[in-house]
Amino acid sequence: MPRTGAAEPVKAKGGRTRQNILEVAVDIASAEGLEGLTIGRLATQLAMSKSGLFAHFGSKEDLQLATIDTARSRFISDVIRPAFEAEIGMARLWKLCERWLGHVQGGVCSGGCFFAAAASEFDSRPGQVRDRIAEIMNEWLGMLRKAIIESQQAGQISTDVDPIQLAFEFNSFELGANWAFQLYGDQQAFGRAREAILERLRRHATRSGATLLPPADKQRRRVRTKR
Amino acid sequence: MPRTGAAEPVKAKGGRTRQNILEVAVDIASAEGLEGLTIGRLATQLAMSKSGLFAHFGSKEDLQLATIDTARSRFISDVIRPAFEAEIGMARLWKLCERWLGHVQGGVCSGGCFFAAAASEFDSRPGQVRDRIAEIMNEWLGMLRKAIIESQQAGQISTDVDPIQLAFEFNSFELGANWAFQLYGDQQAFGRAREAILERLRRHATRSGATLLPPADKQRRRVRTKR
DNA sequence: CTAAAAAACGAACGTTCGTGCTATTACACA
DNA sequence: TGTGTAATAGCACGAACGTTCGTTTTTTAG
Repeated sequence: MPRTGAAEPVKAKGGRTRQNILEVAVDIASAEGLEGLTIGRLATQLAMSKSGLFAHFGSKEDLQLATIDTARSRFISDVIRPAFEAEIGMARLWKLCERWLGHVQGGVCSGGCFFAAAASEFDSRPGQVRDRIAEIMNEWLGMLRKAIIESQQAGQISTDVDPIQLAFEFNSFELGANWAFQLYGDQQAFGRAREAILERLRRHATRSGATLLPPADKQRRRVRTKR
Repeated sequence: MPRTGAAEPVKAKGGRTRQNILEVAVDIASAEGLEGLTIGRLATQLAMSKSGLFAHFGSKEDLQLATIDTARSRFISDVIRPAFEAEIGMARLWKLCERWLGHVQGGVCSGGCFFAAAASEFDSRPGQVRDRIAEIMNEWLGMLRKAIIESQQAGQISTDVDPIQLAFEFNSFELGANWAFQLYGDQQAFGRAREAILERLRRHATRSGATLLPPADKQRRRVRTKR
């Protein structure tokens, strides 16, 4: 009878298996959605039995929550951490946006931005899952806002700018690029988002802030303007 | 007890029923997604039998496609048609964006923008449903682009502007507002999107174009929209 | 008023879902 | 090496899914 009541499977082999499961779960969920992430499907893909897999999680909701947090870790190490290697202020702000776009474009998750997909799947479905997703996306928005404010404090962005408004716009461009890429495979959308963000940053940058942005390459999708 | 209503020899009764079903289907689907739109659930809500309802559609996919087209009709009469009452050019362009935001904010569909939700649900699920959604969203994007180009031809927007880029940005703001509203109930997001769009229109407007835009009220933080 | 046609029904099918049991295997430590 | 426990498998369940089928009710037409 393996009926030890208060057990916390921490270190042993099960921990590794659990992590394996979750890595695959993130991929499936980002493509098929968190509800389409089926225990049977996950088990098949991992060559495990449903019940053997299920034992690692008390319920489907637990599996979903664990999957979300795994996706969050991936996002942190793929976007946040590299951006934080850049210096505080404009450089970091720009790198945050750039890494986000690269994160989606690079196809780390086959279904585009995990959280954008999960958010729209659960936005009208109350519960822990929805709350966690909202929390994480709020972390991200907050990080954008903070980076904007820090850029202002460093004298690199005009203080006339409302950080909340600017963060909203940047986040929108990122959602828009993700949307166009997912629905149409439109790679150019990332370029458009990048351009939109950069244009915005340049417009509000102080002289010292502007030097931290990549040089403006004028040859964008120009429609044959004779010069 | 089906009442025959007025002496209007419109359609066979089945046609009316079908339309009834689809109206409810749009509501459910916009909240629960097109896959969450379950035949049993739909039947329950309509006090019909599953099989009786199902007979109106050959398959679930047919039901989904019909639901999509019903949502499209709703969108056309709620957004497109009113915008086309405005004069061609800047006025119409602005009204298109404004009506879109109002359409979502007004909660015509309880789940926010039907197509934004459907797109992210089906974007990695090939088939007729996905194709139809992509087609409709492309109609919308094309309409935005066309309105921008017409504004340029009317001399109301600078011809330096790339219509594709601007349409991408406007669409992104709309997606961003929808996202914030759905996930956080953030009503202010619509104001932010409105402001972002207007700011761009003003920046690129010619003198004659600027007169067609609403006056800039500087107190943007104010909400106080008692209707 | 009646008979054909259309619409709606009820029950059942085969799947798949999440989730419990119980039995079996693999591994850590003696 | 033996043993206890953690990890996994096998099996079964009830519910919900889309779908089919034969029947009954309602609407329409002559």
